[in-house]
Amino acid sequence: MANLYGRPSEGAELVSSLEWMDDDVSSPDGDKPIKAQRYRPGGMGHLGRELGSEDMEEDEEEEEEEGQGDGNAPKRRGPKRKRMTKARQERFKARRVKANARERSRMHGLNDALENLRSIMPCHSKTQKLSKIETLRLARNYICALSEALEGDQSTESRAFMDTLCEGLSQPTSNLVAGCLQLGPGGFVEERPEDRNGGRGGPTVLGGVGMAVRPISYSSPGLPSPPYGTLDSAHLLHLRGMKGGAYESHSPNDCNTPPYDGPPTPPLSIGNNLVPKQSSPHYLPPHHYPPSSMGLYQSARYELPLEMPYDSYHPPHMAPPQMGTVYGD
DNA sequence: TAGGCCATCTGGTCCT
DNA sequence: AGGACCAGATGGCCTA
Repeated sequence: MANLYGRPSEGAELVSSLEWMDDDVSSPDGDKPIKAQRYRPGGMGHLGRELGSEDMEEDEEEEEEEGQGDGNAPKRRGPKRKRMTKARQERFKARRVKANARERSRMHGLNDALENLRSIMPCHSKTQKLSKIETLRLARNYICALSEALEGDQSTESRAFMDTLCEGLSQPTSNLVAGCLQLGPGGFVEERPEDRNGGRGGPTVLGGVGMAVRPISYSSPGLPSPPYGTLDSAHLLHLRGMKGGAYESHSPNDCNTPPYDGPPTPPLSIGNNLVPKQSSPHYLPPHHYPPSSMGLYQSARYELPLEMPYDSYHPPHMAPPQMGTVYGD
């Protein structure tokens, strides 16, 4: 029997229980397709064992594990298992299925919240998403950077702000952030004198991860519409009016870059065109970071069926997040 | 092929 | 008893 990938399944019993589960599970919100309906043997190895296959149903009762004498086997906690009558098996099945559905829905809720978080990050791309861990890291950095900006310690256009933002992030994510913060043909904003230490003087080591950073090079002439994620300038810090904010004022003489208002960001391709070489002080060519540091992943695999097609995607600045909105519920 | 990331299932624990 | 939360296990997909 073929699974949903068209591959031979590993066992008839397993598949029979899977099919049974798939039929049994409905989407919590009723409209989203359930990813569980892919064949996912992962973690289900015990399904046949625990929930009982058709074969098992023929056994009147499942033998309780009597012998705890095996010193190698991990001791089972909790109450002693009772004998599984058919009725108990059925109840167990039903409970397990419900619990699985709840767990799935819980995780979907968690992912939705994460997606909301992604959408208010300073760089946001629907097609090249930050991984979960990188999203959390960047969010943390974002909060720190904003806090410092609010306290007046650093300008949102400063190198220090960028450094705070990129602290502890993988190189690809740093690239993305750096790319996002470089808007328009004028490049990022001019460095302030107080920010110059460590800027042009040579590589900077970001705290925590020891990332070597290239000498600063803010201007990026001829930078096409960003191949990286979308910077939502309204997000950029929700700082339009903030003291020192990058977009606080636009006098003809200042070097502040107006908010990027270009077309939606095209899909990212980490391997090919993430960030123009040397366009960012945080840029490192891909071969400079270990494979383990990939902080981005293509969302096409899992997310695409659940998300808007790229064409219909509107960058965040076209629909700014509602401050104070409670997401997830 | 290894490693990263992911979704899902599962059993344990805690709480109501 | 049942739900929420959590962590471990498992295996799929993707990229380098």
